[in-house]
Amino acid sequence: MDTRTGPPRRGRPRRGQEPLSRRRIVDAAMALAEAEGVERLTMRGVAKHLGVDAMSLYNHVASRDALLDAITEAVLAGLRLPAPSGDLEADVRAVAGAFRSAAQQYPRCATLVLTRQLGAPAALGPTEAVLAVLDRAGFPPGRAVHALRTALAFLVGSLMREVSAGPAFSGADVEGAQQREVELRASGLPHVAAAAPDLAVCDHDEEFEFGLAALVAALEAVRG
Amino acid sequence: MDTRTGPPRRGRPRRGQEPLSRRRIVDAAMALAEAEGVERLTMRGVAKHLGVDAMSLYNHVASRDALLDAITEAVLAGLRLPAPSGDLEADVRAVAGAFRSAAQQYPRCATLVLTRQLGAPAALGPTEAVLAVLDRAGFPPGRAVHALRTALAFLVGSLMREVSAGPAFSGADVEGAQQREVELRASGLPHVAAAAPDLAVCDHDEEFEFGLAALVAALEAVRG
DNA sequence: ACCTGAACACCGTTCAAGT
DNA sequence: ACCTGAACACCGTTCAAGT
Repeated sequence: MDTRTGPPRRGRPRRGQEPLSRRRIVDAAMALAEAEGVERLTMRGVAKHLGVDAMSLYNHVASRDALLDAITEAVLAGLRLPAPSGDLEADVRAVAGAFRSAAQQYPRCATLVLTRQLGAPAALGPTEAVLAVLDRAGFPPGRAVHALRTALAFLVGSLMREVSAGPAFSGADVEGAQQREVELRASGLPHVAAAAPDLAVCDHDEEFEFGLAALVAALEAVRG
Repeated sequence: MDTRTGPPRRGRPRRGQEPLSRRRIVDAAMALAEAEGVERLTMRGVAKHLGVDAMSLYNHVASRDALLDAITEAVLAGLRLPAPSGDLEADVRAVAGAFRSAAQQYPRCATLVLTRQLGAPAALGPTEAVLAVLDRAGFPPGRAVHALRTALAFLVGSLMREVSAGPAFSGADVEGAQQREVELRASGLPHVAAAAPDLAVCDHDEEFEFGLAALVAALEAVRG
C-alpha cells in the first residue's frame, strides 16, 4: 500500500526535498482536481500526494475553501490576454479565445472559476483587459460595464456547458449520439423529436462560434 | 437539544404522521438547501428535519447525488412556460422571465440546475418550449438548436451571477458599494479605476434587461 | 517556524436485524 | 415493505506537542 501516484513519501520530509509551500500545494491540488474531480479533492489527498501530513497544509492555506480560491486565482492568472487592437470583433474573439483556452486546459478547475464569485481581486486583470477592448472600440464608460457583463454571461454559460459536458457530446461516441437521438425522438415532445438529430450532438467549436458571432453582432449594435 | 426547526421527532414515526416519501424528502431537502446552502445539505440533516433515521432516506433516494438530481428536477418542473405567440421578442422574454423567476424563488437550488448537466430528461420540457418559440418565429430546425444553445448560455451565465452574488450588489448595502469603489479605484488598473462607480454595483434587473435586449437582437439578426 | 499525531465532530453509505 | 442501529471508511479542522 505504498505504491501511489506521485511522490507519496511519508514521515519526515526527505532531506533535499523541495520544502512545502503554498505554490506546491496549489499545483498538486490542481493536478488532483483535474484527475479526480474537484468534489473529490481532499486535504488529506493533497497531503498524501505531497508526502506530507495533512495538517501541514494548514501552515500555508487557511482551509479547503481557501485552497479552492487559490486554484481559481491560479487559473485566472494563466489567462494570456492580448492587447486591444481597436477592432472590436478581433479583440472580443481574442479575449473569448483566451478564456476558452484556459477552460479547456483545466476543465475541472474551470468550473470553480465559473461558479465562484468572480468579484475577487483575481478577476480584476481580465476585467481590465475587457474594459480596455471596449474602451478602444468606442464604448462610453457606463455602457462598457453592461457590455462586459453581457459578454461574461455568455462566456460563463458557454464554457460551463463545454467543461461539464463529458466527451460524449464532442462528436466521438457515435453510438451514444444515436441512442440519444432515439430517446429524443421517443420523448413525445414534437419539437424535441423533430430536432432530435441536432440535439443529440453538440460540437463545442461550432456552438461557440455561433454564439460568439451573435455576441459580437449584439455588441456592435449597442456600441453607441 | 430537542428543540430544532421543523418537526424533529425522533425514534419511531408518530402514529398518524405523514409517511416518509420521496416527495417529502425532496421538499425538505430544498427547504434546507435554501436555508443553509447546498454544500451544507446533508443526508443526516434532512433525516433529522423529518424526524427519521438517516438510513430511511435510502428507501426513497439512491444517494445524496440522486437527491441533488431530484432537486434540480423539482426546480425545472416549477417553470411555468407560456405558449408561443409568434412574436420572437415577446416569447423569448417570456421564457427568459420564467427561468429567472424560478431562479429567484430558489436561488441556492438554482445553482444546481445551472451547474449540473441539463441534458437529463428533466430539461426536455423547457427545451421543447424554447424550440416551439423559435419554430413559431421562423427559425429553420438546425439554426433553432444553435439559437437555443446561445440563449441558454446567456441565461445560465446571467442567472449564475445573479444567484451567486450576495445581496451586497443589489443596490442595498451602500457603504459596501462605496468601499468597493475605493478599492477598485486603488487597483492601479486604469480602465477598472475609471469604471469604478459602475463596477462597484450591479443592478440585476438592469443587467438582465440589457443582456436580454442584446440577445433578442442577435436572435432576430440570425433568424434567417 | 514549520511539521506531526492524536483526537473531535462530523460525513455518506452498507448491512443485518427488526417490525 | 419500510425503518432502524451499529458499523465502516472516510472527511475538515483544532490543539498540544515535538523539532
